[in-house]
Amino acid sequence: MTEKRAPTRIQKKNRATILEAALEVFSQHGFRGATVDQIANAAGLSKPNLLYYFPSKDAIFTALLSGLLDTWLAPLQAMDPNGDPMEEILSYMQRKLQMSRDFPRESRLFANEIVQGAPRILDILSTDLKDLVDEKARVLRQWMDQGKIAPMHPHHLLFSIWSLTQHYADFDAQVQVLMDGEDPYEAAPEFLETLFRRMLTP
Amino acid sequence: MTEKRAPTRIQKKNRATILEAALEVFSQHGFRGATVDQIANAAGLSKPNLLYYFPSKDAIFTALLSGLLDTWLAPLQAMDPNGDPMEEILSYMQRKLQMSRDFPRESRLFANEIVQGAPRILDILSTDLKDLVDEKARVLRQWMDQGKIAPMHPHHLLFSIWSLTQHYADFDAQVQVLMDGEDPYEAAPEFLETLFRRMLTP
DNA sequence: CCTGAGTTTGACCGTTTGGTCAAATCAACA
DNA sequence: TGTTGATTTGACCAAACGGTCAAACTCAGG
Repeated sequence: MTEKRAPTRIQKKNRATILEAALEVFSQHGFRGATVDQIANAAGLSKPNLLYYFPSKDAIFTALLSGLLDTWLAPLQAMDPNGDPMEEILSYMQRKLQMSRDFPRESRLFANEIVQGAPRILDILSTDLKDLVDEKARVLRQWMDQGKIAPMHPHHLLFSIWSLTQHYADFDAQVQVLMDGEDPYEAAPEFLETLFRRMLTP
Repeated sequence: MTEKRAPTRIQKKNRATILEAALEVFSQHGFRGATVDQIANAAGLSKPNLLYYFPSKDAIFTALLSGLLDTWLAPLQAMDPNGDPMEEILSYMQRKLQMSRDFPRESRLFANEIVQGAPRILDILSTDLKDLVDEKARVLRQWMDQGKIAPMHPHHLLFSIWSLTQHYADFDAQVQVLMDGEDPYEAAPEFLETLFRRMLTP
């Protein structure tokens, strides 16, 4: 029997602080580009102290990812097969857009990893995400067969939602420069609403 | 006067080999994640030999980027203000899609850098790219004012073209997993053609 | 106040990294 | 063929890296 001690008050606080710092650093520099010292500094801890709470850099990254996965997949999970097709898709898209606005670091964390071939999360993608996507792709196909939305490749439809919304978080540096600092999220909701409404109308 | 010697046959060949290897490695791991040794190996050279042709890792990266910039911006450059608006935008989009298919490493190279805040290319983005984008945004706005295409935010229109096309290259790892290895470029051209035609029709 | 578990740290280790250098080798041309 | 500049390399260096460890410190419960 492996002994599991209940986490103390300090453990709870420090683990949370470390994961917050890790999100900040990993999302900005990627796994390889981030250093344990950077994370420790961002968390206000010494390196050995940080490694007292997580055994390795890998462990921090893994803990961070698995803690984020549910939150990250929640919007797609929430797409209701029994709801109104057009409204379900549009509100899924708007939720994704809001996540780009409110959680850009989480978006960049995944972006960084996937652009580099997803070496550390390929198994998660090909199990959890794949199952969810296949399930929702079937729902989309049904809606198309019923003539509720225009027929198209379901996977490409999902990709288009992801790319259009996450672009504002993942490529924020470029967006900021090209828009003279104007807030992209001012026009984006209406722009994407119109785009998808036109795209999905049968 | 700084003496500039004409590059020898060997210099030409090795510089090209190194830049090709650098593209392979940088696009896969990002600047920080790539090592000089990796690039040297990929180029079939020893590390000191590689550093005989480029003074530093930074110099390789810079040379690679500046050599790629023109190619990368060419499709947008080619969008003709005097052409038919709908066809110009659609063929620009298709060219971008083909570049994702044919030059995914170049796409990921830029993606990696921008996701991490574009620390090494922010000046290029805010000068060369910004000027080009502003110019083409004016063209798009004219077309909208003339009623040739539906009115919308020009910058967001450009972002949508970029994100939708580059997604297939930048997030290829994810796309491959979710499509069971089915070639995404089979359906993508028609999918995006339809999408943008609906989106742009006045 | 005492005690023991929980927490923190400075010093340290082996490896990897970007980069240097003198010496060796090669290639071209007179 | 000899000579000179171009090319290549093994050995090396300092800094940065992920991680370890024993010792010191802190804190809650008795």
